[in-house]
Amino acid sequence: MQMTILENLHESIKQVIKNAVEKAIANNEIDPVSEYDIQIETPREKEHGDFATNIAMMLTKILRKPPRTIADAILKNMDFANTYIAKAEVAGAGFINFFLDNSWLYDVVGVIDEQGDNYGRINLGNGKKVMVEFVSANPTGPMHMGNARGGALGDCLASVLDWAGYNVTREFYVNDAGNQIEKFAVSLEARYIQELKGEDAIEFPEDAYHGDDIRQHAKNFIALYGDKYLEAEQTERRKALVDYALKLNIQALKDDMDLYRIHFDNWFYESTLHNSNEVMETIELLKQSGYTYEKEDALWFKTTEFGLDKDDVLIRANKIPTYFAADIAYHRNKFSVRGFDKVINIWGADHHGHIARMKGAMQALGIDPDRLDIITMQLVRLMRGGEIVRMSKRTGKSITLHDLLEETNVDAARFFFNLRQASSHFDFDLELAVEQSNENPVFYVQYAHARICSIIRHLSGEGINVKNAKDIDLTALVQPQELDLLRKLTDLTEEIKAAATTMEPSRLTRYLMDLAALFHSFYNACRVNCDDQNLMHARLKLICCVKTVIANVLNMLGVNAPEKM
RNA sequence: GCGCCUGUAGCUCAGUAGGAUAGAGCAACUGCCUUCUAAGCAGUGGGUCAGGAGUUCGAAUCUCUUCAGGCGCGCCA
Repeated sequence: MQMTILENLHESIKQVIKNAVEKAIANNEIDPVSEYDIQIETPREKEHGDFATNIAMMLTKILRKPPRTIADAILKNMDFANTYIAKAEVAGAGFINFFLDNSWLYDVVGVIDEQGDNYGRINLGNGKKVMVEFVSANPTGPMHMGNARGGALGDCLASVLDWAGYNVTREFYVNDAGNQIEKFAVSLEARYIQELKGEDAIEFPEDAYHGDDIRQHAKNFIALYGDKYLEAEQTERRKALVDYALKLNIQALKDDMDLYRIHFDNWFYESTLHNSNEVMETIELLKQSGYTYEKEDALWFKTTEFGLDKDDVLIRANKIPTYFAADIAYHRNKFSVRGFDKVINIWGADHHGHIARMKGAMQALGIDPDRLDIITMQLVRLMRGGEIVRMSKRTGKSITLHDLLEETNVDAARFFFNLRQASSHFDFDLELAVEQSNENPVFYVQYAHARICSIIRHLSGEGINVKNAKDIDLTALVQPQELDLLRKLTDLTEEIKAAATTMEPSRLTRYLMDLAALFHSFYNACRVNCDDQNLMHARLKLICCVKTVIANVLNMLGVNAPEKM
């Protein structure tokens, strides 16, 4: 894939600097330096030019001269021939600021014209196989607000990586085995018996699932099968109940994800790891690695070898493998069986304690732990009109993802959950979300898109259509609002690169809000439908480019780009 | 007790592989619709970057420390 406009520009400026440094050395104006890194940055203040370098400050330690002296010497030897650089000057502590001819900004229009729906794609990932595993909610009940945040985050991160040139797989891990399924069975059974024989017939275990959904499953089960399992063997009864309810719960997870516009490439069932014997195989490999030992009838993993406080059990004294053991097998499967180059997990912050031991387990298996990235997302604190709403599954009174999707709209929820970084604690106020007021910036961005569509419709009605970039004199665009927009459009590729590198899709919502703000300013300052035909076509093209970019990024976020509002 | 995350404007948050005068939205106040969508724009006020010390040309950003909040330290998942 070709270099982006900014990459090209940075390279050409670096070349100018490099040539100038070499010339300054040749002229004995500075002492020889062999290795140095040239950084190009964008100054915050416009008076400081379009780009700047801190090369003089970087060299000040090596050369033992004041930065401004070095900067002067470098500047004196600069040659701007065949570049966009109009002038450069030394400023501040020793920055060299570059002021460019505006013409470099027009290039982006041609690029967007050519790439259209794909403008913004870069080849950072080089087709590497990467998995993003997210949500992975327990199938024992409905999803909560944490899953809502994780879903929006994971899905958008996957999109960002896709746009950055990775080969991305979205996966949902279904914990359809193990202890919580046992607990699920016990819960269902107790409700089943209570429904048939009264509340006092059996005591409902304190640590079972108290949610109303369990009771509902029992009722529906009875409607289908009556009391025929009342006298059956306990194992048979529990199996029938779990088979029935689990299937429905998993389908509900799929339906809700569908509503939320999240489409997983794969739903991976924990049970397959047990059935295929991969769990035991993995444990065998860990034994061979020497990182295990037996104590009190259980098999332990030497987590302490990896700097942690205590070791962890892999196989309990009752010979049943732990969740940890299954999880290790799962991750081994991702890397060794399915060959992912890189795996990203999105976990709630309450699981952060497991990161080190999982990485340790990977190392024990000979898998480079750096190939596993775990994003810990701070949990969502649910508020309603400023009051905290508890979200425990046990009380059964939590607000579910499904409730959220019924109360608010998907665009708002997905955008809202990507406003903040994963590391930030997040208060989600239901009243605000439901209001869909201007508190939610998604409308601001969508409004910009709709406004552009409206202008295009108007002009189209007058028989004026968008021309190809090559047929337009873009130099008509000289207003600061126009130039700011062009610059922002050019920035998209860098923004995607940064979002992919830092694994923070929240950069995109911020980028969109900035872009929308620039457009709204432009809208108030410049009229597209003006008398100057040349200017009109240039502006029309400009807003079409803005529309394309807004739509592309909204598409990455899984948010609609409405033509009318 | 140990570990992880967080602390920036009244509120919600950006900015952290060190860079120039710390930004945005909301809230408050003042203006802007007989022409392309006012869910908009322009402007004003608002700061001990939690406190302290250190590293250096330069610290919101790095180190140490104190304080405050969240989370975790099961043969649970």
